[in-house]
Amino acid sequence: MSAINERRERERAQRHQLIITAARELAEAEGWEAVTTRRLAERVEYSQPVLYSHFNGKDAIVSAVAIDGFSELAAHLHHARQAAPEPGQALRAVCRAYLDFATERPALYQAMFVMPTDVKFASAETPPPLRAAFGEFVSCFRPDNERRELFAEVTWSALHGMAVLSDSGRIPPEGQEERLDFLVTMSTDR
Amino acid sequence: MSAINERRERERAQRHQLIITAARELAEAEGWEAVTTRRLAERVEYSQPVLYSHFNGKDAIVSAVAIDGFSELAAHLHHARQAAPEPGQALRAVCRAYLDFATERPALYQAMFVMPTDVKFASAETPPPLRAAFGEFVSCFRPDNERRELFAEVTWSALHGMAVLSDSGRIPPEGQEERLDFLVTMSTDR
DNA sequence: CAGCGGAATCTAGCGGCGCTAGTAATGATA
DNA sequence: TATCATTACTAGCGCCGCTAGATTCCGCTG
Repeated sequence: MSAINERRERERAQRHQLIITAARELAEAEGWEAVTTRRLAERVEYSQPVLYSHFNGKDAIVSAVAIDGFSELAAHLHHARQAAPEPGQALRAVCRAYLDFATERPALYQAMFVMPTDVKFASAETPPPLRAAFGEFVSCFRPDNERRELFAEVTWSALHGMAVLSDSGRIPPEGQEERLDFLVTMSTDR
Repeated sequence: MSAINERRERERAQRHQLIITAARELAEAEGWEAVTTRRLAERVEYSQPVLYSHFNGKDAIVSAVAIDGFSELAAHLHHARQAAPEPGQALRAVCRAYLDFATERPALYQAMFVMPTDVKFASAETPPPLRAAFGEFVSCFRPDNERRELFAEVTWSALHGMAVLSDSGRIPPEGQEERLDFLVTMSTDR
């Protein structure tokens, strides 16, 4: 491959990431309903069809944003778990970090966990960052616990429910702390 | 009011319900993305603008479908709780009924708990059927438990998380039974 | 019973959506 | 410099939610 083609490929990769970033920023600023292919194209200063030379369609762009988010979430949860004062507090720290993530980046969270997606969860082709994020939950339970994956699934489901119901105004946001407390207490002493 | 006007009002109310039912059937058959004002109008055999003489917009139609759903859910949960062999089994029965409802009518469930809505939750103007549905959860805990509303909120959140993550393919559906078991065990013995 | 007037309903169209066929510009090669 | 494949663009398709204005309907009055 010539140096010229390498440069082209580099530039193409940059533009690829530019589109993802622009989509995410637009969604975080005005919500996903404001992310149209026209507005996105204008924002990256290319014409609409360019988007389709990088992604199969709008859904693929959303998925790309989501995958970026998984890495961030995994790092966020990992940090929280490591920073926990003692092992018994790890679960509480990770759960709180999860809810913080969801409330501080609602649009990103939606792309990851609410919007229709082709991303494979709990399968062979699951993106590693997603596995890692789930692993942070699993690691909060003792290794000799043979049902820790199940524990992690239910804990995650509960947190997701809390996050999404609160974000859509279906449960009052001010109760989150108390609910979190209850959930963690319920899970830890067993 | 003349008899003629009464008849007109009656017919109008019938058409109102016809639109709601048609929207729900279409959504359950082909998903909400297939419910467009054009297709809906064709289905009820009226022109598009008629929809707007009954509802402020498409969102209002979705909300109307959701409110119908709340009544059904409340009845479903109430029946499950009453049919439980003993009080200790009430929570398990209600939780299972909730998950059944979500999996058997996914489109209706989405209108109620996922799609953007103007319906007021946990407020003064909350629709009575919605209050009743939530009350079924609360009633599963002992009356002297002063935190039973909190218990109910967290249980509901967890169930919602499980339902929605499973429906969108983010957790494997075949694990639901085991997860339900774990959740209920976790909640009941306290 | 004729025909008026307001209400109910429809036709037609606006701007915007995701997406794509076909054209024009670009730039490396011969 | 001429060629030609690649790249990016303009223009447009069929659909969306929604609405202005024309049209039809129908109970009421003279």
